[in-house]
Amino acid sequence: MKQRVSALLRETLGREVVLEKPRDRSFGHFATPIAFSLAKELKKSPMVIAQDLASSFEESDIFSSVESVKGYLNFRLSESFLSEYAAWALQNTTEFAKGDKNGKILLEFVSANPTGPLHIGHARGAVYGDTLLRLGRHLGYDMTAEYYVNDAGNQIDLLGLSIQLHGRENLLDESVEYPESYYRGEYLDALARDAMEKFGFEIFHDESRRRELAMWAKDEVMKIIVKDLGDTNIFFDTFVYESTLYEDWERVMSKMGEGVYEKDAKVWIASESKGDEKDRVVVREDGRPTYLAGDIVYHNQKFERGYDHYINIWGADHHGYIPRVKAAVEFLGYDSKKLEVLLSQMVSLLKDGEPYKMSKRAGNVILMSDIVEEIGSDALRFIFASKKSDTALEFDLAEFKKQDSSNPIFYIQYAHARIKTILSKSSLSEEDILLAPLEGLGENADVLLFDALLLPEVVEDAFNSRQVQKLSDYLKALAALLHKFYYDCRIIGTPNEAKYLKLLMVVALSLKTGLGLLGIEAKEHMSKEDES
RNA sequence: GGGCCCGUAGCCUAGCAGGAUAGGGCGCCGGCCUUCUAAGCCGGAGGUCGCGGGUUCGAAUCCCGCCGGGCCCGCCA
Repeated sequence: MKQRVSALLRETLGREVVLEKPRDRSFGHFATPIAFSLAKELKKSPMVIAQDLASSFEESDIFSSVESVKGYLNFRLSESFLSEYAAWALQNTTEFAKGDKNGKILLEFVSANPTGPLHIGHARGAVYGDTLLRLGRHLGYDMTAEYYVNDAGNQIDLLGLSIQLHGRENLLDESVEYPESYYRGEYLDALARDAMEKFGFEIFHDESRRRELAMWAKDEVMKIIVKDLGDTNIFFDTFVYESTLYEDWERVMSKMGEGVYEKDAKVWIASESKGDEKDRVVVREDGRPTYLAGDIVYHNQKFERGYDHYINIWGADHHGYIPRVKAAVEFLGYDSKKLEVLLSQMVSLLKDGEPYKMSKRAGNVILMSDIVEEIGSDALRFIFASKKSDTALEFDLAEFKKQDSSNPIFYIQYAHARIKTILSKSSLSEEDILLAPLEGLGENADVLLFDALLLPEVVEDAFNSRQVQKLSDYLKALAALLHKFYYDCRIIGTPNEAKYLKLLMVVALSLKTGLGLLGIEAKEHMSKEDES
């Protein structure tokens, strides 16, 4: 819709024009302050320019009116244009708001260590990534969702040892002491039980088999992680295991050429010359690679697989890590501008205004699965999709358990369910409804129709800006318009029944499509649950 | 000390490629069910857009400097 308008403006005015949505509906559907920027070069007042420009659109059948007001150019789309577009959308529901973008994008997200279940911070990155994935795919991009499994390094040994300690304590009744940095939590007891069944109790004392235990355990933990993600409608296409990457190390190192060097019996990357604070060690004195080494091989592998663009979603605490990975990418001979790192900030939780208590059972973290159990996947997804991912977020669980307008997810789903209910109560056939022309609707209905048809622009904007909250905000606003329309306007049994129902079908389509892009199911009907 | 993010009504926030009276929501106050689900709608009070400069016809938005908060600054991952 906006593209059509933009194209027409470009054609008529011979230049690219900024189009915005006017604050006040009475100004029309779209507006541009173009006359202000032209004022200087034409040496005329913005009012006069806007007047002149407005008159050059008189012929267009897309617009019903083009007016100049205080220097702004305000456009009002014609009913026939909106009506045609709406009819097309209802005939092609699965195509609505889809784009024709090209390009292969590799999106890496979550990538939490396979040493324990996901916590609430992981959940945010997971939801953010998955929402971008859905948006990008809807727009036509060929996107791959990838999880990088850090199954090498100290934390894996620590996982093995932690299970041994849990096994000794809980299953063998030995008294053990957990040093500060060991893994804790209920899942370890379960892993220890399974380990005893599989390997026998000797496994808890055999230091030489710790690695074997750990490699088994990380696969078990990954099963938990994959399940938690699946419960939130998040699915990955590929998993890349760090442990499989190192065989490629020699080749990758030589590929970096002068980007790496030896000093003090260690191998360093010359990242300082590429904007990092200092050079970094990639291989320690004892020959063990650092975490960065794995990431270098991994990113080399990513680029060798040949995508047009790469997006990584990292926890904000890793932001300092970006320059060194970008440096490595450049040493490898690739364009680091193709690698985009998005950050997902901290999450803190409240419950009824008090800080949410971390449970000992969970190992003093807030588990994603606990929160999903408490408020549901839909609410969790909506919360994380409602705020810029790179801003710290604090939210109160209680707010998302309420069943009224203070809970935005219920508010939106109620709007959708209301439409479905009213459609089912009408005696008109779908055919009758679809044949009705969307004309002469009146102001309220016109606003609703236009907003419902705005979804494509919102989707594209949300993806391009990587700000998924634009979609959730849009859905909230659209739901509000629907509720208002519903209240103001009697539908069934009026002469306008068919066209109003058609309008509502467009709104429902927009809500359902939008919710789907947020990974949330649009409910067909809602029944009030007992408050208990 | 350096880097990144943030500072908008009692609380949570939108807007931040400069543009028309700073939008919402929660909470608070007051209305609306013989009408398709009141899980809704309408109205009201509440703002020095952290502070100070600068750029501009125009700054919440851009630049500089402060103040305040969070995160990070490992040969951990």
